[in-house]
Amino acid sequence: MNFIEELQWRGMIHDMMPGVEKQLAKEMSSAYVGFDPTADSLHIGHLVGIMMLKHFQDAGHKPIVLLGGATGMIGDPSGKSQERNLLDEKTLRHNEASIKAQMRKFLDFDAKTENSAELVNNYDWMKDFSFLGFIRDVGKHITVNYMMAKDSVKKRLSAESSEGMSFTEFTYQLVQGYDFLHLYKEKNCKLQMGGSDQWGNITTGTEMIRKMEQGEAFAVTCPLIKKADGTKFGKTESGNIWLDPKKTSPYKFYQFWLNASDEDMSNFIKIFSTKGKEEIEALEKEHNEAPHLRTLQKALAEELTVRVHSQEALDMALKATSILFGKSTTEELKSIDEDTLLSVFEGVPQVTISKSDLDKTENITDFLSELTQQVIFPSKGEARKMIKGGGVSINKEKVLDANAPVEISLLQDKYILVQRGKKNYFLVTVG
RNA sequence: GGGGGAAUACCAAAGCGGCCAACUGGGGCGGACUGUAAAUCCGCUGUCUACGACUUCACAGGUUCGAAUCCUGUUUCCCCCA
Repeated sequence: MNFIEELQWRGMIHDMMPGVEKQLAKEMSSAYVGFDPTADSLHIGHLVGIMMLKHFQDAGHKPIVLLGGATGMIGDPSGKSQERNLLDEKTLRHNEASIKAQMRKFLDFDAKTENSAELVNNYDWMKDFSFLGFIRDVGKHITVNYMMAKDSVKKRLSAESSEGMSFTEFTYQLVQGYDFLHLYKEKNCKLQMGGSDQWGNITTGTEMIRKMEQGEAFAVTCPLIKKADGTKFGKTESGNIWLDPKKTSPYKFYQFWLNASDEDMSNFIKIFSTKGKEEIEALEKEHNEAPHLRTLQKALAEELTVRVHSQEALDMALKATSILFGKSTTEELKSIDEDTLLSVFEGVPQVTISKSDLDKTENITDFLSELTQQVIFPSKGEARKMIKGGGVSINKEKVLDANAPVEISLLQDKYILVQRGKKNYFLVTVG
């Protein structure tokens, strides 16, 4: 199966220029995908582009990661994004290093072969470009008529958009197009890939290469990911799902994939998994026979957690999952070590109380409200009400009587795990 | 400018002068079930130092042993006629 066939069955091709397959068959080729280095971490929205490069490298070609240090400052009108902030160079380099480290999980940058992956930053060749130089050498070759014909531009100029479009944004496609030209000249890169919204920007690049170098270059775009329920992919209530464990814990990362809906899953598995066709089809079959087991979700969640984080991180996530959602017991809770406990409940509201206060406390209700500084319940009334409704558990054991005395065995000699409802956890530290 | 009507909890919407902390529906929060889903079913939903106490029905007064309910004024909103 060649690269294009591979992407095709995975549903990752939205559009491509004629002749791509011929080019790829002819020689080892280079292709690039652009990423914004606006943060020091990638998020899962970037994963599609990365996977394209991954498959490209697996097919024996050379993937190039282009960081838009320069273009990111301008703002792509395709996404009707706001004007961007200028990143200072120090931040840019920091982000670049972090992103490269994450890219390493997917792409091989150290291969001894000629198709080793490479990372470039367009800031490096754009920063010294003078305005005069740019409009003379680049702007001369592309007509405004051509630029205005792009959908992304038309939309901004039409009555629908109230904001108008700055000249800066208008020139975006030239700058991005120039990247392609630059890579074509410097690295013999003949293919740019990206989301389908990038089509217009990519073709500006191929146009430049045709006019200025009389060369031939190609574009391949993949469909933008759509979720079955219409909501945006990659976001949760708490924001983006980042690849950086400091921004999104491996546990949350794992949970994100595990929670994907069945309808989305048949697309996701093909896009985000490196598993082959047969294996995926077998998994799908298994999944359809017993949908409640969510075979696909588990398979993908595990694969990606290990790839992006590590096997240890996955083990931790699985353990956390079983504690939070499984029918785990007090015994199980006691069995895990302090580090695991703390990382599982990282981000959960915490309260510290003193041992003597705990001993003085008359009943459970007081403990849940006053003693814990109203963090768990704002008043005794609420605590009582919730206990009556069977909604409070301490160390995984349901509290039945609101007036019961406080007799709690501490986890690791200093923690108490309180659950309000099914999903709200509180960690009380007795110090 | 003249006439009529309305105002109740997060929203909607009931409420013979005592049985009203106020029917019901939605939402929210819990519970059971389940696949950490959907559907379904059940409970809670003014506050609290809780078998009781306190503060509520636009606002301010009044009638009454007793007012969300009757009266007066104020404010806001809606409708109709100019």
